[in-house]
Amino acid sequence: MSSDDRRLDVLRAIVEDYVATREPVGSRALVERHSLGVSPATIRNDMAALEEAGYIAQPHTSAGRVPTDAGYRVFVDRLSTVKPLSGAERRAIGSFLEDAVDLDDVVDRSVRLIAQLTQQVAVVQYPSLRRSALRHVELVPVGPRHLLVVLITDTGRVEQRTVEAERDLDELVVARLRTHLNVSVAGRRLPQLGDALATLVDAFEPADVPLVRAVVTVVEETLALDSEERVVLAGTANLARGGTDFTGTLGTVLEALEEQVVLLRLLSDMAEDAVPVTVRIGHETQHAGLLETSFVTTAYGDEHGAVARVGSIGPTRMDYPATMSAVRAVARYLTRILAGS
Amino acid sequence: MSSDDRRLDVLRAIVEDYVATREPVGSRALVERHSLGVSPATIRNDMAALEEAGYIAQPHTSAGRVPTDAGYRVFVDRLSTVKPLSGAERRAIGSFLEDAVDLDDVVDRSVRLIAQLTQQVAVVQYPSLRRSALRHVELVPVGPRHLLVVLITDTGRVEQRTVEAERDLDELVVARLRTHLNVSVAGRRLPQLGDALATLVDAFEPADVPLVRAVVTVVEETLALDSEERVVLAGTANLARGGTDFTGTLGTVLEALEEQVVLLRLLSDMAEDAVPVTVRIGHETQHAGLLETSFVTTAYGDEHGAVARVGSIGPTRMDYPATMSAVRAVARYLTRILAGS
DNA sequence: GGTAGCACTCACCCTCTCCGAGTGCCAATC
DNA sequence: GATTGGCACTCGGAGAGGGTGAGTGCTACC
Repeated sequence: MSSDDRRLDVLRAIVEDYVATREPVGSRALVERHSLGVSPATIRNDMAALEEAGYIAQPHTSAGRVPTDAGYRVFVDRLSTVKPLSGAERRAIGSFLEDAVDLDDVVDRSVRLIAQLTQQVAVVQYPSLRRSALRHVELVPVGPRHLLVVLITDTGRVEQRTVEAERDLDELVVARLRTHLNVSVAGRRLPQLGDALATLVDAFEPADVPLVRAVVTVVEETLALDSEERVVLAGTANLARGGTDFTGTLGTVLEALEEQVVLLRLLSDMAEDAVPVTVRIGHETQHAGLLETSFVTTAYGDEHGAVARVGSIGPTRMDYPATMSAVRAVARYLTRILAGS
Repeated sequence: MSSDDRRLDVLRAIVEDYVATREPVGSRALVERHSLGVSPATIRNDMAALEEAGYIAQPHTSAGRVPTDAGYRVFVDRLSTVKPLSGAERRAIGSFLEDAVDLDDVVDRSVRLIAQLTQQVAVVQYPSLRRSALRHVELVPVGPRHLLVVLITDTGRVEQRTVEAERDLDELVVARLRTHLNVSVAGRRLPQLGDALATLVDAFEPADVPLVRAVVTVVEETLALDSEERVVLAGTANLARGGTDFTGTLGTVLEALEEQVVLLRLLSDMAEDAVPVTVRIGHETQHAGLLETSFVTTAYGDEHGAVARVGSIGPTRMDYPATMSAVRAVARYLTRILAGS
């Protein structure tokens, strides 16, 4: 074994011990807990090298070492081995998710499940409208001049908007519009929709054009709006439990989590990475409130491929292998269930 | 002024000072900050009486007094004066809420607004299905044997469920069922729906009855399910900010808040009280996790009357007058907007 | 390169003391 | 009878001081 290899072993040991104990780990404890076959003094030399390389740091002189974000990064990328779930756990996940009655329920159960499994904050992103296809458009008059537009996607998601008409609604026009819309949109995705919607106006009397145009605009806007992507959280209480993490920054973390925008940006950012499970560690989240947290996500989808992401947020000092495998397991079942229904 | 009156004055002063400073208040500080016209010694006698009556307590000997839950109760019921919002605040509330595009957005904006105004956790309950009327039922086939049932209420709320058929769906039967359902349900509330739905089965071929019955059941279940009531939260980060509140119980509070069931029970419980603004103080919440918090709620509704509740949760040591008026103001605008659209 | 020894550092814990805000009670006063 | 001034007492909290031990870096040695 080369000394480089041993250094990485030492790094792994430090991460594992620190995650387990939450306390800076010293050279003596390291040789005692792991059979490294060398003396503490040697470990100290290795530690000095690791510190030089920026993988570990000392909270203060004469304290043990703590992994840095860079150290966790190396651990995640090169040193960790997956921690598969037990068969019983897998079955429990499957059956719990299969009992869901609709999309909302599936999402709700998934997010609770991840929070439970990881004992951290769970995040589930609703299936993205842009990647799913429209199945049906429903128009419902609510009051003489207001029209409720309901969009239903093939993932079972429902979006709604209200349109205000310039004059009283004509039931016949609404019915024609409904029919036309459904012919135009059925099964199409956003990029293909533009032209179909544009020509739709031609089929109506000039007097009705404002209404038609308004409805079309609403449909387009709804489909285009990133902000309509939603994430659901669970397990925020897990942040406060266990105590010692997050000295005084818990408030900042909660603030960041309440900002859907922050989470959505992070999620879409992570979607770029071409890896099965994406991890953002500490400062890599690019958000001041999440400096002391890490974010583990993976994609789930339906038969057409990736649709959205699920993940878990916890302290940078988290059990990465366990979190990664829990997140991935739930995503798999989620994909299976969405494809099946 | 009778001595009883002064004692209540003292109680009010204690509550106000404690809320402002977060520190036990002593007799000397009291006479200095409030012009009570008597000496500290007199106040001490009054304090002894108030303590005897259970309205205040000492954290430890030789410390000042702190209001008990009972003390806050008296303060809220008899001693506090409403703190009206400024005209600018009112206008800000109104215009912020009026920009909402749909029901979800209205609810979302309301909850953020309350969190912002009270600097506490805000709670908004979605309009209750049981009290709102059905406006429309939409059936959408998703796959050969799956039918998506979408319910739309007159408050603009949308509920969805999937039904699995025993055999492939017949588009004509679905269309007839859609028509019949909409004739049966239009504008009716749950109690009146039962019979209409029951007789609906007679209008179909025996072979189609299972499907019809399944859909009817789903409609009934959806409307009947209490658990389908939903609450939305915002401002949980406010719990952690400011620091000194919640010694170590923050985790428990967050846990309680994550339990929709807990909040819904509390909300429905509070709906029983025949007062404009309901307050639950500390142990009155009947929940161990909320022992150190108070919950201020009020009803909002549409033109038909009360529909659901909005509120704010904060430490028992909160500014009750301010919280109550903020909650009430938002509820009023909410009512106006729901009635108007 | 690995190891043993050694001096040094420094957070943490424990104890002790001091301080002062605040109380309760009592006797004097209005 | 209510109010007040005076006074002894209590006790949490802040601060100082000292001991302890885990942990390090360095150097000489194998």
